[in-house]
Amino acid sequence: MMTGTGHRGGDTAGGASAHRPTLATVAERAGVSVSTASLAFSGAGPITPETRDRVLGAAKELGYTGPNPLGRQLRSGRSGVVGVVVGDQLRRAFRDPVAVKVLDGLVSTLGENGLGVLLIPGIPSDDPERAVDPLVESAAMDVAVLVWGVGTDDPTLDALRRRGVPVVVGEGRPVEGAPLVAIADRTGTAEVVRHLVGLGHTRVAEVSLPLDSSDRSGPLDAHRLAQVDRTPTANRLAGVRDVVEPVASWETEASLVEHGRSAALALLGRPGEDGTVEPLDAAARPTAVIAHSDLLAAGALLGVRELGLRVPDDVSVAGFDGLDLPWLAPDVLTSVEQPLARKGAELGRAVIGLLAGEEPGTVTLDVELVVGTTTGPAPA
Amino acid sequence: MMTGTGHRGGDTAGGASAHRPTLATVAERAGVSVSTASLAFSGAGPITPETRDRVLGAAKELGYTGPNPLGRQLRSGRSGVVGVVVGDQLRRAFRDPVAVKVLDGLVSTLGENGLGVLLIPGIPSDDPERAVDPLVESAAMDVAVLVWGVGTDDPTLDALRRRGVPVVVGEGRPVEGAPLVAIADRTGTAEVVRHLVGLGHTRVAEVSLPLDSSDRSGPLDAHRLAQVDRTPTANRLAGVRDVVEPVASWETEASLVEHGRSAALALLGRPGEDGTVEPLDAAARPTAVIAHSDLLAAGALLGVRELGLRVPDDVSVAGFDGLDLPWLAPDVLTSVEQPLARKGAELGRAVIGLLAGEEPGTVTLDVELVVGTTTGPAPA
DNA sequence: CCGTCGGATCGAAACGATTCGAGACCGAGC
DNA sequence: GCTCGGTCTCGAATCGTTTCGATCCGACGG
Repeated sequence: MMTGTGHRGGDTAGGASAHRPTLATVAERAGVSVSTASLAFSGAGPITPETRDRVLGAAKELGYTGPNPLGRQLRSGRSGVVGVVVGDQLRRAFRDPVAVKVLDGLVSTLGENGLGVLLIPGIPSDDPERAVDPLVESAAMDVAVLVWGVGTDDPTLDALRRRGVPVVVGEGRPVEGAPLVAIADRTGTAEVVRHLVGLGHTRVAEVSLPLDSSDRSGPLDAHRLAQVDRTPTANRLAGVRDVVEPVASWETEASLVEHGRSAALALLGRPGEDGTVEPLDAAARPTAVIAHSDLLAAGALLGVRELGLRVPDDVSVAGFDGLDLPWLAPDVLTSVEQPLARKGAELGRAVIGLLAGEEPGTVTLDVELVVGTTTGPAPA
Repeated sequence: MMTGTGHRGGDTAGGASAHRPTLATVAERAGVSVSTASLAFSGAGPITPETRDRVLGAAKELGYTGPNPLGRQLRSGRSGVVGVVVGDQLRRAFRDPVAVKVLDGLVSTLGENGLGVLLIPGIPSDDPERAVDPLVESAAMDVAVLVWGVGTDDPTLDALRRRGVPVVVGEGRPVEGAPLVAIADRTGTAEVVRHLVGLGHTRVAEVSLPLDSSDRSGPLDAHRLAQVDRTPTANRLAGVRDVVEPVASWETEASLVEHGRSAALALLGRPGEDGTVEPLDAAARPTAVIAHSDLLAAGALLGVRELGLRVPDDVSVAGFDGLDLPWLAPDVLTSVEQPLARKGAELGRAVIGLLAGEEPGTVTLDVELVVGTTTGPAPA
């Protein structure tokens, strides 16, 4: 396998201390002061090339690979770490390509500025009675990013503010003193619904994102509607109602394919004789389904197919996000495209800005209706 | 919105220093020494309840929320951070549910032990000429986890060893002095191929995982086969050949649905007249496709459908991973199920063990053949 | 030839906590 | 009354770096 030197590195020589060399060791070896040695590495401040080379040489001989980040961090008061609170359990958050794309943009932008991303579960993975993950309380981080829905009285947010960790919010309700990166949720949703109405649809059914963290699913009535405590959800619900009052609405527990499918079966079908589900009569059936996310829409599409209905002849389906979903072939989902990677990048920029002392502001990104093959004229 | 106190916290009183209180501040206020105050928080060492309460009270008055992690880290020499190197670009790594599930298990296990996960791109996101991400060189971490394929002369691995950061390897070739968590890749692959052969298939086509990081795709011949430099790939290639020599093999650039689809079109079809792809003649066509991953298999399945062929009547398709892919309905993929979350958990355990000074060992997890609806008898 | 200026180097003081050994205090036993 | 032992508290050292101000030196101008 030939991986070269052993595990510990070559301190087999007449090592004074068995431990890892420090800047002081290097300085001594090079015959300079610690401060000069520091200069040689950081490059801040004047230093003769010869001196620097001498220090770097001594470092190489000793196997010193650069200043210990811990010391540097204590001195500078910064850890170079940005905590990213992923809304829910990690598993579920990452099953959603939307989340992944945003995260990708975020990591890239932060990486370019030498910042690392520390993953923090929004809900403690171990102890369900605890309100927040222990990392929230005690991990070193310069800024925290809250993506995907800050509820009111969010315990994680509270803990972070108590600690004095600056916060950046994405896709959430505004938080005082924190930059916000949002998208034009409401108008975008309204636009796609207007597209459906323009095609002659009057009986529109809705598949909603989760209203809160309660894991509830089922029909969404006016009473429940008043309890919505998540921002993207609230905006999209409102966007739909800006144009039309849905004939039926279904609340899901998570934005995943399987939940979209169940919703479609519930909205467009009824239990059959032998335990199967059969479609409602055409006269009573909604002719269009607007889902709050593409994953939900994709599930709905599968559900519609499963009921033996044709898309878009019998039922039109539209989503939100603008994901590329090749496995829906031959269908291409009508959707509202949002710039996900850019959203991540803007979150990153907001973090950098905050660290640079800029005043927090709000960024709202535009979205665009993209018409696919899953929407068509309402059946006659 | 009523979020309560302002952003900075209430240091509007006659604040001596505008800055955040330290343990020294608290100690002074409580009338005890710094060391005693430390005891009050850490709980290590004897302390009278009254003294502790006095310290905690003072802390609350001053808005001190606990010891600064940076100071603690410098003293203890540990950062509480585990770097996780995700093989490729983040985007691609996270589009693979396999990666996500492993990561989820890992984060849970580490979280229970107070360790956080720092995301490190395996390939630098910004500067393509640079060999490793800057975080690899200078971020504080106690251990690094390399998941998904360590090549020979992996620059990231080299950099970590140079720094003296202990390493845990998952799904890779063994690394000296580093714990390894692997699965029974080869025997599992052999088992599913044996299943196909048992059904009478003799013309088996193979869709391979990437052989290295070159982003190549295309037919896989003996020459190229000798260049394989990734471990799960090497094992699965070998597992197939333990049972049968494939009539055709196709190398993909990533384990994603679209690449599986292209592979299937290339292996089972040929360019038609009007730019479309039409299936090969039944006599020449492979009757089974074994893909090295479920995502590739799913793509292959879509490709097969697209060619107008029936599964499993015309072509059987099998994968590896045991993912739940509801959108393939009504088909259920025949696959080899591997315990993904457990793999993550074992990686976490290895990290903990390493930090506790245990000797690194190897863990190999078992896999299980799960027969679905996508494999059947070879056509007569 | 002296004063001054600027660049390179050095010392020492943070940064904020943990930890070890020493000391203070108190009660009990002889 | 004195010593011993046990508990709690304190001082000081330490972790490894950065940075500020002082110092030292050679060179240049007057």
